[in-house]
Amino acid sequence: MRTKTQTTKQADLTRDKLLEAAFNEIHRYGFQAASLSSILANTGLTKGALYHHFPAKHDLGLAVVDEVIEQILAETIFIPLRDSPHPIKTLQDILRKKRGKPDIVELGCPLNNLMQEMSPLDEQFRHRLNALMQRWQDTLADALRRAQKQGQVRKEINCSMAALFIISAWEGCVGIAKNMQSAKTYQQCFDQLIEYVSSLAN
Amino acid sequence: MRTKTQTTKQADLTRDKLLEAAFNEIHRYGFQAASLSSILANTGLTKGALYHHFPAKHDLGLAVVDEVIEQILAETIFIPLRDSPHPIKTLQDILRKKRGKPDIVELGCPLNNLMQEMSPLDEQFRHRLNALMQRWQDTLADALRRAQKQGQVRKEINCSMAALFIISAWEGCVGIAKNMQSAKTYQQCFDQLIEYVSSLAN
DNA sequence: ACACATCCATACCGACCGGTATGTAATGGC
DNA sequence: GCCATTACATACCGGTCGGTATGGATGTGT
Repeated sequence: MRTKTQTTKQADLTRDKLLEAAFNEIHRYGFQAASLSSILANTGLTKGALYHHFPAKHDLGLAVVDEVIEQILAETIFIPLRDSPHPIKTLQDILRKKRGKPDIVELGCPLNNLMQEMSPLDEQFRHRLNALMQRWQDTLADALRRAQKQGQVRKEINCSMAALFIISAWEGCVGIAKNMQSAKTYQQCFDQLIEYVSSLAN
Repeated sequence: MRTKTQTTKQADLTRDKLLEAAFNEIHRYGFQAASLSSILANTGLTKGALYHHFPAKHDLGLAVVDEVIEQILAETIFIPLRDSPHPIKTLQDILRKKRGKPDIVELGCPLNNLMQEMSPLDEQFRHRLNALMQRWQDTLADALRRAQKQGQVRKEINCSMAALFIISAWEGCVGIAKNMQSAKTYQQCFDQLIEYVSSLAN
């Protein structure tokens, strides 16, 4: 998605339509199995439009990562965590909010899906996905450290390692629940994660 | 893999070769992107052999789950956990053993890879993969309960929920490390998991 | 030793894939 | 109002995919 403040020309709108449709297709079928024809059918556009905005399918996929997925993470996780004066509470709020939206169970986490599929196969995908993961971990670790200074997290906790584990368990929960296609499992697993976060305080 | 005790005829050997090559191909590229031509090239066999033993690619994939992946899990996890008189120690041994083999970082967990890719798309895959996951959770939960009776696990712990979370975090760790392509991250994350397991005792 | 099922190789097929070449309509600067 | 550039549509291409039809080699029971 482009920056929404600038004057949205028609061309940018079509580009956004392509990105959104590509995101949905990739989210469901993965990047490799994503069909350009299906994406175009869902947008009402044609190959002329697609290859005008993107030189190849590969670049379309990278753009989905850089723009669509990045924005989702920034909005729901990065920004709230970074701006919060009460990091632990904010983290728990985020987790509870995610817990309350089990619609993610059907198709899983878009970021994790792409990581699992593409990281061993494509350097450029891996690089971009890894950068997002690193941002996630750094943001979360920093939030934990701030909470630590406030006395909300035990001093012996290694915040970087804890952040890494939280994200891993997070993605793990979503993945397992997605396999089971069970919102109940999703919430049970997420409750354990929330409990783990609480155990960091003590 | 067939039961190895029975007289391995030539036909069974070719079937096993197909299964092994299919397993490797699927492990690297996923099921959908797995190329039958590549599999056959790696075995030196032809389509005649493949479609004699398996009616379709779909069935080949299911056989990989039912036979190859099932056996890996049974050997390294299910059987050791089930037969152990000291479940917690055995679990920690298993985790440490997995920690010591970071080669899984390159391609990730075959079971989890397939779950993430196929569970939303194919009922039969999902059903089989889910059954393996359920066996895993049940086996682990039962081990934790036995440890609980021995006083090795706190009584207020819900063993089913703990098992679910351990497996989720487990798969999560492998997945994150696979994206980072970092054995160090893998081991750091796994250390956190091992620590969590220890925290169940206390 | 003969009949027959098993086992596997070869050749081939239609479908769909990502990608391209080319034409045309809309847009924006002057 | 003219023109060049942008923004798309249409038609088409080679390649790879999973799958099939057929024939020959290899056991296997009797």
